[in-house]
Amino acid sequence: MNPMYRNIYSIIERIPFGRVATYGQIALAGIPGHARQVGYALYRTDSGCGIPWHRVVNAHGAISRRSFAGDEMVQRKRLEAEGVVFDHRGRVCLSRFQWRGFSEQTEPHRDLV
DNA sequence: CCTATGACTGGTC
DNA sequence: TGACCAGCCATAG
Repeated sequence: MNPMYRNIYSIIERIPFGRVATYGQIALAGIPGHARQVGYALYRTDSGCGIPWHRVVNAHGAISRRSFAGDEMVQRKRLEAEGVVFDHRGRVCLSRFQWRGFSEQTEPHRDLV
């Protein structure tokens, strides 16, 4: 596995249970400007690799389209199992669930719900 | 080496 | 709010 992928995966592994992060956010934390590579790196993984890939969503809070449509449901189910709520349009409420611990010292607590 | 491809993003309209 | 567009750049073939 090449260094860039490992870097991306290590960052994704820092996303805590019940929170999500966007591709661009992950890119900023490791390889600025490479949001697409984050998606590409995840594309090269499999669901059993131990990486919390399901906690990564796009900038709209939605689950991005991918080759096998069924995977989108798998991701949504995994997130819901962690307490993440989707709105009627199938998007995560980023203001509540987005992880911001990459850049901030203080870990924001999940308010209300 | 060159081209196509992508689980993306931010700005514009 | 949503659709469209143009950058983005490492991989794979």
